[in-house]
Amino acid sequence: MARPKTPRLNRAMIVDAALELVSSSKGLTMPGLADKLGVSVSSVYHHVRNRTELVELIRGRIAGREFGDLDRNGPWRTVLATWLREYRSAFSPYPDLVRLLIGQTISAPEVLEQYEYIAGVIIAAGFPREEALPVIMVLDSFALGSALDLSAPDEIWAANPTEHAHLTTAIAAAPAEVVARADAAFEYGLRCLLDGLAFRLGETPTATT
Amino acid sequence: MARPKTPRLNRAMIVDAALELVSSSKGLTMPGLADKLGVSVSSVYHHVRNRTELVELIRGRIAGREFGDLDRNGPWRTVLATWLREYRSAFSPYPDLVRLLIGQTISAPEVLEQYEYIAGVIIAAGFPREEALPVIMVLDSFALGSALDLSAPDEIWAANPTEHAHLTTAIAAAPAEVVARADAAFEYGLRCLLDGLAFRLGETPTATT
DNA sequence: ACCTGAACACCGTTCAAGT
DNA sequence: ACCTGAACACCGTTCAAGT
Repeated sequence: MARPKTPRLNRAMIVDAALELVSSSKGLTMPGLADKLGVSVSSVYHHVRNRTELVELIRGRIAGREFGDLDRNGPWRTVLATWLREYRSAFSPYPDLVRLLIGQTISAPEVLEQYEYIAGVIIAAGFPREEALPVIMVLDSFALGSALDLSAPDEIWAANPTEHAHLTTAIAAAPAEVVARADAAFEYGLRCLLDGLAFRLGETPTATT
Repeated sequence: MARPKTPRLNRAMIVDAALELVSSSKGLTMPGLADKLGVSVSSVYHHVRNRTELVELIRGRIAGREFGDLDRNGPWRTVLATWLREYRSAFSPYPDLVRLLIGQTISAPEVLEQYEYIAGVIIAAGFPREEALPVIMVLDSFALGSALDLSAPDEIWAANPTEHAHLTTAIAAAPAEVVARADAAFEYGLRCLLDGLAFRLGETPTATT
């Protein structure tokens, strides 16, 4: 074989295949990826410097999608709520992706654009300059933590009804299925967080998200 | 050598050594751990079923510490704030520990006890049963996400002053050092979250944390 | 430039062998 | 029970060799 006249691999294809592997039973491995693409491992390395770079490409792909649908007008609460929802839901088809991305420093340029936009929204909303970064970081922490819940097992805590009475009550009163439970918690936290932020701005936290 | 009359290894020693390795340059590996303990790899496996179990033991150790200092009296805001602060600060000596723990399902019993206690506080505070789990999950997501910030690089975003004007402004107005920056964001988010929760309870969110 | 096969260092885990 | 040395399967990465 060796060098075919028309390349049989490109970065887009590689990222596609990698994304499919991330949440598969075997996870993302270079041999597994090569296999799925029908090439040899070393061939993949001709298009991607290393595994780290591959993960950054995946991050860019995900971030790009998310950013596309963002509505730039409207009140800050709505914009931030939309962004956070899309941020998180971008991960739902790939439950294990969050953990993969968390393990690694951000360098994808698409992500920078997003934060730039969000920073603008926050400043325009009236938050003082020193609070802008904290606000971003808090939203980020919350979205990331919430996205992690998507890949949690159905039974997060093996609570014992007699030893853990309160916890058992709490669990029984919430949806049993992971995604439904995570969704509910996310929406609940979103409202709390936005209410808290509105309160800091001196606004009445009654507005709808 | 073979079986010495007095064992030269036990679980506590192993967890100690493992904790030291987690945030070291080489990270936590079984060969590295054996090396640090001065024994062979297979020897470690005699005390710990596998790497997964080892990580669970580490989780238990950390959770145990944290829970010890919890003040059980006082208003719910204070109790939750204290818990969240200790939760997060338990990770600060081991910046990379969060990522290690996140990769794995919780099974350490010490952690269950904690959530049981927190569930009790939340219910006693007056939150309806259906909101108890969401509240716990939201606090959890936030604390976890915030703990992740502790291991972030000094320069999280390589923001370009001309292309990312708002982001640059935000970054310039915040502490430059990782830990100081993460601390500020955490305290800010903590207040927002508790304010938002107080608002849901019908309380005036003016109380000090 | 773009692909292959073979190789290397490293990791998690197991197992027969010793006391 | 508790330790060792050797082995296995697997992973990320490199490199000379081919067109």
